[in-house]
Amino acid sequence: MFYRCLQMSMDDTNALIEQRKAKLAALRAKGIDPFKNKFAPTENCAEARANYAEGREVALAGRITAHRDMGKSQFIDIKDGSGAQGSARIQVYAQKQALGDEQFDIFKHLDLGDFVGVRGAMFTTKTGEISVKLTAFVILAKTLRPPPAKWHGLEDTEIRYRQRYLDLMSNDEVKNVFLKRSQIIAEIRNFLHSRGFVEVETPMMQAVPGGAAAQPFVTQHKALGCNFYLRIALELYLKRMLVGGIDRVFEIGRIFRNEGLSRKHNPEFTMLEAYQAYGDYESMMELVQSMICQVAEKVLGTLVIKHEVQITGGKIAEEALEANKTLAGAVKAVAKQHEELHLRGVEKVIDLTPPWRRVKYKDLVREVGGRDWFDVTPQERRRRAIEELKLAGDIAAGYEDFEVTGAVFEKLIEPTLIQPTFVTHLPKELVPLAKLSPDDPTTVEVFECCINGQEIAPAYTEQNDPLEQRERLEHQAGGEQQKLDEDFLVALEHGMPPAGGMGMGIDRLCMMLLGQESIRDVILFPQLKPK
RNA sequence: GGGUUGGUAGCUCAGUGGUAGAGCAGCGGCCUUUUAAGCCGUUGGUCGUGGGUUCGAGUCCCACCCGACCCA
Repeated sequence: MFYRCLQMSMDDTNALIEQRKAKLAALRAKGIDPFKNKFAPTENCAEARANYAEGREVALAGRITAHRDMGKSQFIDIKDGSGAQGSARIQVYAQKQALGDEQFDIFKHLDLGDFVGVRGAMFTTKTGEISVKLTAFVILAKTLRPPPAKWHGLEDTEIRYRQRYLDLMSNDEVKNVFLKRSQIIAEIRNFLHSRGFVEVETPMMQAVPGGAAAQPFVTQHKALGCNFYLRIALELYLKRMLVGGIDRVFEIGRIFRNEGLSRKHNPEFTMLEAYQAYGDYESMMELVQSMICQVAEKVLGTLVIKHEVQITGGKIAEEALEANKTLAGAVKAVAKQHEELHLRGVEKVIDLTPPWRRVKYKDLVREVGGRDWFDVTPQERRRRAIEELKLAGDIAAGYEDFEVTGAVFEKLIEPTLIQPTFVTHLPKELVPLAKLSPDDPTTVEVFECCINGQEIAPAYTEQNDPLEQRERLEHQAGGEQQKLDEDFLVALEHGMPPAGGMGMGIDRLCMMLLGQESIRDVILFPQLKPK
């Protein structure tokens, strides 16, 4: 038999690859093209299973995922991307008698990973497995490299991220996360379209990156001879749409922030922003809640989401617990909740059933920092945060008063907001693009929707007073005049209707909905250091 | 950037200063309804990279590369 040639010397770097190349050459030597242009299946594997009928002739195509050699009978499993779960397999049964010696010999030497097209009649084996009794087959694509392990799947995280195709090929649950992600985004579009929102596309390369406080990436334009920044937010261009008369507008797109990488941060990530003329932060609250609930129901079929918590948390829980010695019982509750959630193996359940809790930022801070937190001097607040709340490492010397309070919120409160919570009325210093609250002019009409201990969606009653806006942006820019988006301010001077606006980190939403604890597990190709 | 931890066969992993291993995959053989098929035989290694200690290093030390987790 021609496969004897495989026993030639295998002194190359990788014998497995050389063996497969030799098989490929052997096939070609027999006049077989192992890379077909086309094969027309009668149906996919899921359809074949669903429409099973004894003796029905089918033509199916897929990748070989298993091979069981019984001598004069051979079994392979082929798998394709069909069905609700995004993959379906079916067993193919080959008999020497039916195929003839030569075809049978070729079939026997197919490799795991090869793509084949098969024809035959459906039947059920003794053990009840739906199968195809092979009458003919063609090799559609030969693989030169062995696929990852049969039942362990691929576990090496680095290979999983760098060669995601291997991860998708061998881990169905990973594939499912990305199929679901696609459905989530599609459903968000559905929801917004049904409410009359128009999807637009605005520049990714901007001369002045605005709309958020973040470090941008820089790139060069040769012909224009100038630098552009990759956008850090969608906001300022979408508001120009409001000025132009698109009253309900949204964009879903990549934004880029030149910051560190972590379990929760990827330098490029996907953001949704939506603006609604004649709305305010309260209409955005309704929008966010309805949208997330509709997406969860359509994509997951439930409003209750379970997370298997794999990580052990440390510092925050410990320190909050320690702080409890000197602070009120409220802190104890916060710390305890946090500690419990971070025990290894604990299941975390997120219940999205509306209405979601609404609570003012200051009230939350008082729970942790003390009832009189906002009545004491800034010096006392700083002292408490550092000494009693043990936030020394999180509060830089130059922090302004509102940043000290911000650290308390970010480090001690936000991580405990597992159930959906609208945190409203943030200090005005934190949000320069929102309108002041008439009730408490030290705060603005905004909310941060926190779920799963992360900020998922901020929203504001948008600032539309051009003079007020200019002043706040100038203050934020801290004298760096060239960083002001003049054209945006001019647009506001042409008049922007009162509006509610919201943003939502799609990656974090996917983490929350799909039970993933790392952003790298909801981004197909997370940023890694080049090798 | 710091701490912890990992990198050994294609994959999943063991190896705790003394001859580099197992299971699966691969290759050869037996077996015509198997399914983590089974049985027999067998190939396969720059132990992340580079130094050092030692008679001897996958193992100990140093530096570096690439991940993971925590922190900044």
